[in-house]
Amino acid sequence: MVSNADVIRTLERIADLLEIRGENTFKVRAYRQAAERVENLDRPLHDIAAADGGLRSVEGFGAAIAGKMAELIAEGRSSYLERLEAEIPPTLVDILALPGMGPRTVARLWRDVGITTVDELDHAARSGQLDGLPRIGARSIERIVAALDARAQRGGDPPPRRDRSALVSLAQSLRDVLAAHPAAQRVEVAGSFRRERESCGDLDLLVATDDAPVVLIAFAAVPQVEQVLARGATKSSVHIDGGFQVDCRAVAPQAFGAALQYFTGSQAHNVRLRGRALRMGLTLNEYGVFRTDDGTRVAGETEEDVYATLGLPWIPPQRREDPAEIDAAARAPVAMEV
DNA sequence: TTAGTATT
DNA sequence: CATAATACTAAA
Repeated sequence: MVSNADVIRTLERIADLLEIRGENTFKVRAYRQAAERVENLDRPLHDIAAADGGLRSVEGFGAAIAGKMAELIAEGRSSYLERLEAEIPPTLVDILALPGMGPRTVARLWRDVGITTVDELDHAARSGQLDGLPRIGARSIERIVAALDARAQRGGDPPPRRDRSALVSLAQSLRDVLAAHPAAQRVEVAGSFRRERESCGDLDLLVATDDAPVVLIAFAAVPQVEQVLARGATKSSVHIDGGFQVDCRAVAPQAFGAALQYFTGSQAHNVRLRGRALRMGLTLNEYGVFRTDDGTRVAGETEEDVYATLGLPWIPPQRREDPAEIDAAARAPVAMEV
C-alpha cells in the first residue's frame, strides 16, 4: 500500500532530481507544491484516487502529476522517477542535502569532476581535486569539509529536528538573554516554534532594535553559541546546544509587525500573502506593506496592521500552514472594511 | 557586482 | 505563461 508519505517522498525526489538536471523552475516548483498539498491532506491519497474526481481533484495536481501519482499508487512504482534515476545518479540527492550545497554546485561536481556520492565528494575535497574549480575557492572547500565532518559525526543522518517541548526552555533562555540587551526593545520567538509545530528544525528569534548590528554581535557572542554560521547587518545564524541552528533577525521597531509576520511563516503562507498583496497593488516584505506605485509604506508596526491592510483578520500562527486559510479568513466578515 | 544558497 | 521577497558569503 502506497502511503501519502511515500507519495510525498516520490514528489520531492523528483523535484530534487529535476532541479539538479537544471529543469525549468516552474516545473520543479510544481512537484514541490504538489508534495506540500499532499502533506496537508487528511485523507489517504489512494482513497482519493479511487473516488469520483480522482487525483485531479487534489489541488496542485494537474494532468501530468496526477497521472504519475496514479501509476505510483496502482503499481507501487513510478516509471518517471525510475527514468530520472537512470539519468541522474540518485546519490546526488545526499550531496544536495549538505548545507551550502545547492543544485548548481551538485550538478557541476557531477558533470565536471564526476562526483556522485558523499564519499567521493569527501575524498575529492580533502585530496585537492576541487582546487581550481571556478567559483569554488579555498573557503568553499573548507565549508564543504566542515559540512562533511558534521554529517559524518551524525553517522550520515540529516540534522535532527527537535520536539517543541524539548525547545521551550532553550527558546525562553535565548529570549531572556536578548531581551536583557540594552538596545533590544522587544524580542519574540517566531518561525515554526511560534506556529506551535510539534517539531522544529531550528529556532527563529526576532528583535526590535534601533541598533541591529550591535544586537547581532551580542547574539553571536552568547556563551552557549558553538559556531557562528553567518553574521550580517540584520541577520545572524549560529549553532547552539549540540549543533542546533538558531537564527536571529533584528529590525527597527516600526517594522516589527511585518518582520514578525515574515519570520513566523510558514513559507507557503508568506508566498500566498505576498501574492495577495501584489494583486492589491501592494508589496509585502519583512519591513512593511508598501504601495507598488510610489513605494509609500502603509503598514508594518503590528501584525494586525499588516493583515488588515491586506483585507484580512489577524490569523493565529497555528493556522498559518493550511493553504486554504487565507481564503477562509478573507471570507470572514470581521476584518473586511467597515 | 554576480552567483549560489539560505530564510520565512 | 508565469515566478514572494530579501539576506549573507564567497568568488570574480
